[in-house]
Amino acid sequence: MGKRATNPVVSIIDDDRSYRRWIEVTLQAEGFAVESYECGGEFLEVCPPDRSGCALIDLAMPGIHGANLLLEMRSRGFQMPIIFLTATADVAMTATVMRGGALDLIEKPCEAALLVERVREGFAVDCKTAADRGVIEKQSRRLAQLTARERQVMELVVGGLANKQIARNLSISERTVEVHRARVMQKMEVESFADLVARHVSFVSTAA
Amino acid sequence: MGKRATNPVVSIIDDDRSYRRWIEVTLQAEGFAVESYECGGEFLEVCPPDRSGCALIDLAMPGIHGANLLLEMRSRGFQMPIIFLTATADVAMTATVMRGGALDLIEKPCEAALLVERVREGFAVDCKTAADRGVIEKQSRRLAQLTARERQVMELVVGGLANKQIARNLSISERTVEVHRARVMQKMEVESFADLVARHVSFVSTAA
DNA sequence: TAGAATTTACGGGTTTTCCCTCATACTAAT
DNA sequence: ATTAGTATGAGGGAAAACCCGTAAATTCTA
Repeated sequence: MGKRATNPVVSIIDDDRSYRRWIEVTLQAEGFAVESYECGGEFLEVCPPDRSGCALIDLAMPGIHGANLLLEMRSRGFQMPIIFLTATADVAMTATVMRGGALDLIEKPCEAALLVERVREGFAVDCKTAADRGVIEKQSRRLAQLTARERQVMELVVGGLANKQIARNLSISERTVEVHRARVMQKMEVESFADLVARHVSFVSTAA
Repeated sequence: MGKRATNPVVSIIDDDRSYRRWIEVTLQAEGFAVESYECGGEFLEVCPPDRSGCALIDLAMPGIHGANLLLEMRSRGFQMPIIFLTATADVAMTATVMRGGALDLIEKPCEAALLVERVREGFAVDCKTAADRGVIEKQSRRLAQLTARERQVMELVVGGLANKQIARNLSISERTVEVHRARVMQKMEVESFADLVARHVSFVSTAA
């Protein structure tokens, strides 16, 4: 439970110092917080994967190529939206990174207005996914509090079985099921059976 | 009611007759059913929006431009994956159509193997969305059978309220709630309260 | 060995669901 | 006008499910 909600920031990854500077100035003028990196390696070392905001990445960089950086970021759990900014892209590369889940690819030089608009969109997307992740994580933490048996009982409870049936199913007494069930309700922080089922269903559907 | 599950087909929309022919041959050799259209207008007129499969669209066509065809298709409810095949795309156009939800954009001329692979992917994607839509539609049809009052009662039931509370909430007798509740269970084709909640939750989350 | 976790019995209480009969009222179709 | 369907209600009864406190045994683990 550290401060999970750090302020969103635009991570700029571009080896071209002067262009990077232009991006920083442009975005800061719009009130965005920015952080700059000269290459993908530096970014991966410094930036935590759960950073909120979005990334602005140059495609053609020494070291890790932008397209590979995207893949590496995803495999490391970075979920922030990624916007590519490049002067060297061709159609095939553009299609590739977009298929890889990039938010957009913008050609250099680009209008400040377009850049700002995309970053705004990136923040909006990140906001939604962050909210989703927050819900999932909270539920995960609750779930982690359950003992193995309690989890087992919960599965059957949300499956719609009555205490009596659960008892027979697990070959334990009805009273025991009641005890576990009560604990489950407590630990999952729900008031009603309906809430328990709803939480469970939305969790397994979004987390899967 | 009608036969909803027509066989998946690749809709080819390209004004270049000889290239179209090559696509047809290539895909038919792999066992795909194909249908060809000379322009977007013809396609929109002839093809029903719930057609399953995927679309192969040329970008630069007389009449409707490919990028606009994508937008028009989406606004008309076409949900099939769209693959662009073009010789005239630039980076900006590629990014635009990919942002618009295209599955991929491939440059002409292209390898037969790549084309087939993408079409296969398109079919796979369509399969999943079609399955989802099937579930949603079935639930919608069940929902449509409910009377206004029954729907109202159901909302409160899945909200976790007891019959007594629902009765007070709607200012009707408990007995009446019971009647409605029983009908809801029948019409929604669920056995248990848990199933009702689960169906409801997954419906509102996927249909929204 | 202390402490969770798991289990159970006993005994009791509350709540909910489910079903019954009987009855009224409105609408739509025949 | 009659019939069918829908919605609504009263009042009550029986079965089932659920909830809880107390006390205690067992097992496994830190």
